Amino acid sequence: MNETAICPRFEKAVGMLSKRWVSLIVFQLLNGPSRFCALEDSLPNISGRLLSERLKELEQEGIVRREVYPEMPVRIEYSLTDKGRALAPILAEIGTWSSNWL
Amino acid sequence: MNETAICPRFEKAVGMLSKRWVSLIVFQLLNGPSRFCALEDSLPNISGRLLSERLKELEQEGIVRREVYPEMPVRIEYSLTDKGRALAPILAEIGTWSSNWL
DNA sequence: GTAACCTAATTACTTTATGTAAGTAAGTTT
DNA sequence: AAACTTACTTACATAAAGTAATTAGGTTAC
Repeated sequence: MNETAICPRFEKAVGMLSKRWVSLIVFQLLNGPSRFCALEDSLPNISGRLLSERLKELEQEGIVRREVYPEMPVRIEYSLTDKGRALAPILAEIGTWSSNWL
Repeated sequence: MNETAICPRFEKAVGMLSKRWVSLIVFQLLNGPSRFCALEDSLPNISGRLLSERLKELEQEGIVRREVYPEMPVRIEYSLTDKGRALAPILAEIGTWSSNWL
């Protein structure tokens, strides 16, 4: 096709990170495991509908882990896998850029 | 509100980079200035409509520069500003992550 | 014990974003 | 002058995201 074609893995990564809320959800989970409603509160304008959808997608990608603690009442915690924590340098670079240029 | 509120500049940066095509357009322009149709060809599934829209938005953000060369025929080139080139480390980290984890 | 409350969703509906395809304007080549 | 090229724009269809109400477990307050 053309000489400057983009690597499909890079393209996939960009596709994932370009989905709305994904970066911010990962950013919050870098602080440690979190419950659904805590994430909802820390991302002020996300709807429960999308938070639920995104967490499910991120779980399928192996970036987020969902754990159910059968306490009374039940507690469900979301946390990052190794693959998810490995996204930290990307978010750190976004932080650097934003403080230098925005 | 809550202790884990997100920095608004960081949030803005994430918002920009989360818009579809933005990262890939910047990635292509890191190779050097490019014309509209060359960008269109290097991003196989983008429509002219959105490429035009995104370039206009990126120009307004000061990330992309549009230059008209009044040759015969006229040539219009898009390139990155310093602010745009400063995004390179973010894209490099995405590349690293994607080759390690995808 | 029942009314109100909490968490983690799901469903129905509206609005916005994106995709597709055709059209336009200025100019070039055949 | 008919066909082609570049850099768009416009009109319309489809997909994604936002909003709000509802549900299913269970808890606490009275």
